[in-house]
Amino acid sequence: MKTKVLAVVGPTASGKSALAIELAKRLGGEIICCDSMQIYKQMNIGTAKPDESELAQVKHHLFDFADPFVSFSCADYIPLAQATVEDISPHGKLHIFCGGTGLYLDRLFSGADFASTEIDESFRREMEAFALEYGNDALHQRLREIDPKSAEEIHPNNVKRVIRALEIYKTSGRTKSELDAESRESENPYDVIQIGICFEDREALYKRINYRVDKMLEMGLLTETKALLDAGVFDANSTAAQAIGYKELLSYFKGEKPLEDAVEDLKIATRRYAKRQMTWFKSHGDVIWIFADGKSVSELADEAEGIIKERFID
RNA sequence: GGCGCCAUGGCCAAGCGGUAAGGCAAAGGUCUGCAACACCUCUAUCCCCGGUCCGAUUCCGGGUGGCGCCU
Repeated sequence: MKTKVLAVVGPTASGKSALAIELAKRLGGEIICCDSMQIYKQMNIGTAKPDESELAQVKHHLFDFADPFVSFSCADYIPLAQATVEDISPHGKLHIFCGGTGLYLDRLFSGADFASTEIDESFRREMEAFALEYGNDALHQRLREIDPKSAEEIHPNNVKRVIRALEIYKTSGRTKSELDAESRESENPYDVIQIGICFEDREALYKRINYRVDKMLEMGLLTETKALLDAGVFDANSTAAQAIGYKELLSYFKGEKPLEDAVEDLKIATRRYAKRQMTWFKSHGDVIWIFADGKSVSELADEAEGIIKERFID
């Protein structure tokens, strides 16, 4: 009998957190973060992390624990998430994953552990320099020689992923395609239902995004960004430094742009992110979509609860 | 009122006689190892009218609009 796991997915600012909390209250569940940025400490406003009162209503896991200076990846997330599910199980609670990082969920539900491979920063720098000097195709050719299958799947211009594939081979002695093939053999350890929030009217989502960014600014996003900047988070080549919400504001702090323009950049980056998420969730996993246009959280929860009770729990 | 400059896709912008670079945004997409990352695809007949020319976005004249300066 597999552990039952519910995942609330969807684009950023679609209202996942609110829905997850409402469902957790109704169904007796606990929330597990599957968001690559909300895991970090000191990044509260910009990542739209649940606030004090929300955290008080329902038990939340894997939020706000990682050091922004430390690189954190999907491979780090999987064992933590698995352990968290184990940890909750004895309480008989429903596990509710909530977050927008589709890759994390995808990997978690694929059931395979990552073979441990090292991160080799100097190798990355070396390969970047190689690509710069001899061209993307030359670098891609190197991958083609050791792992033609991965080379086939990764576009030559996608230097970052070409390097990662090379790095996997260098640090583990196995090719990425070999490891991928192995992991494909394992099955999902959980009994999963995924509920996705979407909008019939794209503009409605974009309005929510714009509104939320303005709200973040009111809540002190600039102060939070400045603190991270002063602490040197953005100097590090860390995952946290990639978070939307901060890096777009850097040009303002450097005096390169008026605040107004930096904020517009932030809104655009968020909208583009939402679009990518929709593309991802459309083609990964069996998501049951519910439309949120004009609905309140409780109306949305009614709908989601109905689906869950009908198809998932007895 | 006079003089000068400018007028290219939603925005920025190159071209300056042979039928429109590039960037951004938008849209669509890829992604099993940094994923709020990275990458791919993709969008115009050049303000209007007339003239010169085999041929004008490119030259000439006029108009309209904008910017600057002068009285």
